[in-house]
Amino acid sequence: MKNTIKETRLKYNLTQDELAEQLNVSRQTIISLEKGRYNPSITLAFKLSRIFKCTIEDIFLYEEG
Amino acid sequence: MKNTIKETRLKYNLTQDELAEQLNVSRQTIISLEKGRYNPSITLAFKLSRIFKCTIEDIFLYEEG
DNA sequence: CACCAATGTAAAATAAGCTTTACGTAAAGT
DNA sequence: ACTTTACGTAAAGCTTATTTTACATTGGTG
Repeated sequence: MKNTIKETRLKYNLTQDELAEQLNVSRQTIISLEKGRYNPSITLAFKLSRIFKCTIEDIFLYEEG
Repeated sequence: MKNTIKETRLKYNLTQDELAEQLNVSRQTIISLEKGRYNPSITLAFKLSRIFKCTIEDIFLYEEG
């Protein structure tokens, strides 16, 4: 699943460390998410949507298959 | 996190088995989700939103804390 | 060049989502 | 009574998300 985490994070001028801290996850988690290595829990997705002031659907692009 | 899976499933006249099949998960997963025993992956949340023709935010109510 | 901040990689460990199997219960139909 | 359908529980096991630690790389700045 594609996501816009990196772009949006940069729009907010946040480092990976800062975003990780706001989400209460490790920096590794941010890196792995930005790199698309895995998909987050819905809880993490919601936290991201709060910080980025948008919907989950704005951040994550789901394509079935 | 609260969700409206059970209510929405019933609105669509689906059994737990049928919903599980459409989502490609086990019936146990549906039961556990409806009972709020755990939160789904974002992938499963997206699949649900497709089947229920609504947004993830319509199905799941996230309250921070 | 040396230094520091930000990003990246890799591997091992833990937590959480999800499956599988097996059994229990209650309602509805025959 | 017996069967079927739908829902529920419990436990063991597998898979994937997330953490932790440690080290490498790149770019800017003194």
